[in-house]
Amino acid sequence: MRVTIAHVALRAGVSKATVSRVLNGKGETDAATAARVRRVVKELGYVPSARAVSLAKGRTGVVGVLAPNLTRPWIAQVMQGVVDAMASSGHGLMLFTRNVGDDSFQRFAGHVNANAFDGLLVIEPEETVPAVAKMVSAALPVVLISDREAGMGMPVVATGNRPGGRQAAEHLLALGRRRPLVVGGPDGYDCAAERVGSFTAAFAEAGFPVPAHAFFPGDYSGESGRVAVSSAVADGTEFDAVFAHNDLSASGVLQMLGHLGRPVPVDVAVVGFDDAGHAALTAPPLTAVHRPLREIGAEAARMLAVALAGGAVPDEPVEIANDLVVRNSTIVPG
Amino acid sequence: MRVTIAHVALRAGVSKATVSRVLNGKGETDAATAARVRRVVKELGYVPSARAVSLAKGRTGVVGVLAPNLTRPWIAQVMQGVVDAMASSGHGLMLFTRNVGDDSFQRFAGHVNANAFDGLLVIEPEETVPAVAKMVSAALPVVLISDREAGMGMPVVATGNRPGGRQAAEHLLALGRRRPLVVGGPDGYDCAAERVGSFTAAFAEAGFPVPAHAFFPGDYSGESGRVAVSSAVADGTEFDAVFAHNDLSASGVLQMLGHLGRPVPVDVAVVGFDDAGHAALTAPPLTAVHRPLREIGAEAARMLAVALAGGAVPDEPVEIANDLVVRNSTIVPG
DNA sequence: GTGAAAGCGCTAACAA
DNA sequence: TTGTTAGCGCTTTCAC
Repeated sequence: MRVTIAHVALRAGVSKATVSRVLNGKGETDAATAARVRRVVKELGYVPSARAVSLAKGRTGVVGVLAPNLTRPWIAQVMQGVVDAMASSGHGLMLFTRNVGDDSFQRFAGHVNANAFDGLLVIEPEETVPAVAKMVSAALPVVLISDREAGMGMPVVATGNRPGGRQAAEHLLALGRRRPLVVGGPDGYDCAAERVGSFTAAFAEAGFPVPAHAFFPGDYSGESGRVAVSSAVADGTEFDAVFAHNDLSASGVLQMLGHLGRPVPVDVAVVGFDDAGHAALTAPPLTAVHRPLREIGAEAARMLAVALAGGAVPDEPVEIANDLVVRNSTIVPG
Repeated sequence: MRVTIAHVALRAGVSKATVSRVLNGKGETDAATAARVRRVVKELGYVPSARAVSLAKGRTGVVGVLAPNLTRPWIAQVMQGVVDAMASSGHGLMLFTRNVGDDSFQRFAGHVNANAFDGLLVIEPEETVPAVAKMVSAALPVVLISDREAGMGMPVVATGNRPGGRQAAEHLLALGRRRPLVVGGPDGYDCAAERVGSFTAAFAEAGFPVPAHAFFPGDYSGESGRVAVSSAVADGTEFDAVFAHNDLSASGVLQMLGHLGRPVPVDVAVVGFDDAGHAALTAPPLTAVHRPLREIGAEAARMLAVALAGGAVPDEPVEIANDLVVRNSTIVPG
């Protein structure tokens, strides 16, 4: 049978209460008694039952994390930051994704309602924000990782899409580019809309608004980058730059530009987004906006840990600066 | 205050035991009583406390998952499969990674010792296999996802590295290639060693052993692919193919071959491994071994669910067939 | 400083 | 079919 606190108490010749006190460092305990208890704990290999502790304390030491999925590379990066920070603050982490529709969210909500968590961390909640807000209370802190404005009063760490789009625009503007093509994301996906929106806003502010026909919706894929370039060329649209909302579509852009014999970066400068591993491996290597994703995840987790400890968290969205990694798709090598 | 089973019992005019019976479908209950209880449950919005249930039942409904990290794409894919399958079998999933050294494993072990899990799922346990084996018992089922032989009697789902290396070799052999360069992984990383090992074994069996000087250690990076090719050329090593142990290093190989003016696939055929998203976006598109990673994760999770339900799981490592995706880095287009 | 006792919220024997 | 009674293993008053 499993070793319980009763065994330890018996063997140490004290009450269960004393063992508990020693282990939790609460109340005064005689040094000798404490030492004896600790020795017995070690001898017996006693580890308090997480189940019993959480029932008695009313806290589980576990936070629920809801992510869109794990396969988008940026989310995996963020999650790694979350996992590391949660681990080092001593919390467990129950992971849920909502990639199989409404079911997944219901499952998450079920655990929340069953009081399985001390806190919640939701990555890119988007349309589920109201539902999340509803299940949260003072006793159940939550932190969001999101670029959407409407956090409904919940603490949020931004994901750098908006400033990133602007950085890309400023880079191209500084290089003298005036007529960018824009490869966007699928309708309804905020992250892409934010990147693209801030990009076009920056160009407009500089006096070079991006015309509607220079905008191509995409779907995160390389194919959408290829299609955008070939459509623009077929349409006779003139361009001296391309901003693609992610690395994959930027790769497609480079591929098609190469195929059509448009030299990069001399003729066309290309900027991608994410800088996720293979950006350096395109031909030519891709200039891309790089977001400190792990740090974003870690920061959110740390904020949640603070909230769990009863501390205060920022009212305003927390932004973590990202950087533009300049490679040869915008600057001639040498 | 939170609604408890006592509130429901009081309001429905029955005992707590009856409420429990109705909710868990155990024992016989009068249809009318059951209906009344259910109505009250709904009215009050009662959800049983996960903490109390797990203490009383002796089971948590949660499995512990230990992964190397989330940032390697293949692991993220596997994890997604695990998450989906676990969710649909109604289990929670506590995630741990061991990317910050021994600490992380200790943290995981701590939760295991605290009886926080009903079962364990360990991805690429490698050197931690003995430690994992030690904490497992009949009451704590475990499933490994690993290509290593030594599962120490624990059920295991293979990750397709060995058959994948062989598939790559057979493809190149069928194309008449006889002198492949091999870009391996870092020493001590089994997955790379397994891919490369089965590749070279297949070539040797076909009568074309790969000489030692055609083998280049790598580190998963594109740079290692570039270095391998330029070293081989500098050494005067002749080759008509390259097998890279992952897509990233294969991209580097393509890059350097292009840089050196060696046409692909006419002069050199290149095969990568993983087929993780950007393989189709290299120039030329990369032929790569594709492993059904989500399915691998899902299968392991299903096996664990079976074990949790008291069922039997296979003794032998479960292998899930992977496929070779042929693109233009080995076959001339058209 | 330490022990006894009363929970935390639920499930499971055992009676009735 | 249903209620009563013990737990599950720990924490936490409240006395002493």
